[in-house]
Amino acid sequence: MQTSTAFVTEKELAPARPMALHSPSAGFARPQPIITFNAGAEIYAPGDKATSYYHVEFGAVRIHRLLSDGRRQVIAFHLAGETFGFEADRTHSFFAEAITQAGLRTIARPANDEASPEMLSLALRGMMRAQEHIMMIGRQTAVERIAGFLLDMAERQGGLEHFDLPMTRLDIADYLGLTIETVSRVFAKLRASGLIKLRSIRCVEISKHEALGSLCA
Amino acid sequence: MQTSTAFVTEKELAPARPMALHSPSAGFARPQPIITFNAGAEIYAPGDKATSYYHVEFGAVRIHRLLSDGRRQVIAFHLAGETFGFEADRTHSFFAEAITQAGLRTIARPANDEASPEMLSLALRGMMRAQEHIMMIGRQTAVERIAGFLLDMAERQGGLEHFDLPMTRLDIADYLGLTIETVSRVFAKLRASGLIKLRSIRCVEISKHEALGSLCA
DNA sequence: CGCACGCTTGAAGCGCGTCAAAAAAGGTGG
DNA sequence: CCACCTTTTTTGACGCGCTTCAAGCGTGCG
Repeated sequence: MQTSTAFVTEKELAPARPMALHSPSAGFARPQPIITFNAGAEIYAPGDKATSYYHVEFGAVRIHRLLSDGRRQVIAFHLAGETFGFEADRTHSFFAEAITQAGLRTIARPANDEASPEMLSLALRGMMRAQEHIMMIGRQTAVERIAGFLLDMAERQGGLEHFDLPMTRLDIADYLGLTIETVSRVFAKLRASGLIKLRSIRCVEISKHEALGSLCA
Repeated sequence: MQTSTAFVTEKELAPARPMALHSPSAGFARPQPIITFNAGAEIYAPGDKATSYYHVEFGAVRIHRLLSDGRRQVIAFHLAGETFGFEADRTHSFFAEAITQAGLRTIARPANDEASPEMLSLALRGMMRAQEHIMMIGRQTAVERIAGFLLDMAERQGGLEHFDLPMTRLDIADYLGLTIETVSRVFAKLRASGLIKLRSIRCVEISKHEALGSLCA
């Protein structure tokens, strides 16, 4: 798909903006059409006007930011059913990119930020997620971070015993504040201890949910 | 004061809850009285009902969380003029404690989370802060984190050339995902390079603002 | 088929943590 | 104001977890 290595600029990663327009499923309230993005396509970049929120209909999205020397931090992943794009200012300060092919529905952002309870709730939940993330990155070991990450992903995909990781090891590493090698090694270790199985390279099965949970401290 | 070491439980850290009640400065809109907390006093704890927000009138507050084995992560500091206590749920999931003696004014949280634009804005700003924090902890070195922290503190205290740190080195360490020793060593290094001066142990003067900024990557 | 990209694995190094001890800085009571 | 104790901070020596550097392996696609 695409590399996302530190030295590649974001524009190179983005084949094209919107890829296809599906007609809205129904109605007239304000059912925006679904916009489909290819894997690796940029949804917005720092500096872009933050005029709307996005609801993920299918696929997955990553939010990230770069330091001047190319170090990357993934702030969040957003899966189907989730909403993202909240900004305190009128302009974005992060990159949003489709990880896999993804379908998004935009939600217009009120001009004066007249607040609906749902918006507030979503913003608060986003803040809470970010705070859990801080805890994880600031004080947990590599194994703990990855155990927590896998359980989180499993839960967000419906709590099935197996699920697909839409993102690469590099994405995971940049999300957890680790390197790709460490992520790979920890996966290997968890597999060796029988806590998880890797049905394929992107398909994880959690064999011992309890044991994995107890690793999260 | 109090130790905040990993093995001390939070209740031991909290001498007393409210310390004194000042009468409201005036009016009837809904000017709640200022509640004063002693240094180290607990404002709320995980599990407490989240029935209000708090506006810091004076002093400083830390928000933190503990892992089961005592590792601590400070999520945020709140200085005079700032508002905290936002929660996605109806119950708190963090500790809030006064760092120095602190005066707080509570703001009632609407029962159904009827959202005002100010609330949304505060929540969004909180989310943004948390996301910057993730970036810092996830991808920056000890020196970069502390440089960034000092500049942030300077800015939040009015941008003067010198300012007081209300928190201990341990608080800073737990905020930045470091140890107290590393914080101390980096302070020493920055002082030795002439970027900062330590007027006293808690009073920092930024001698070379530019140079410090260039360390933040 | 073969290249490219993602992933794994190994070996070596370094930044930060850990452990230990001493030096400052605050209180507190006499 | 001083002696004494506690807490905070600093400093040093050493170790470990993760990163860095460097090959190799697998897999999908042109």
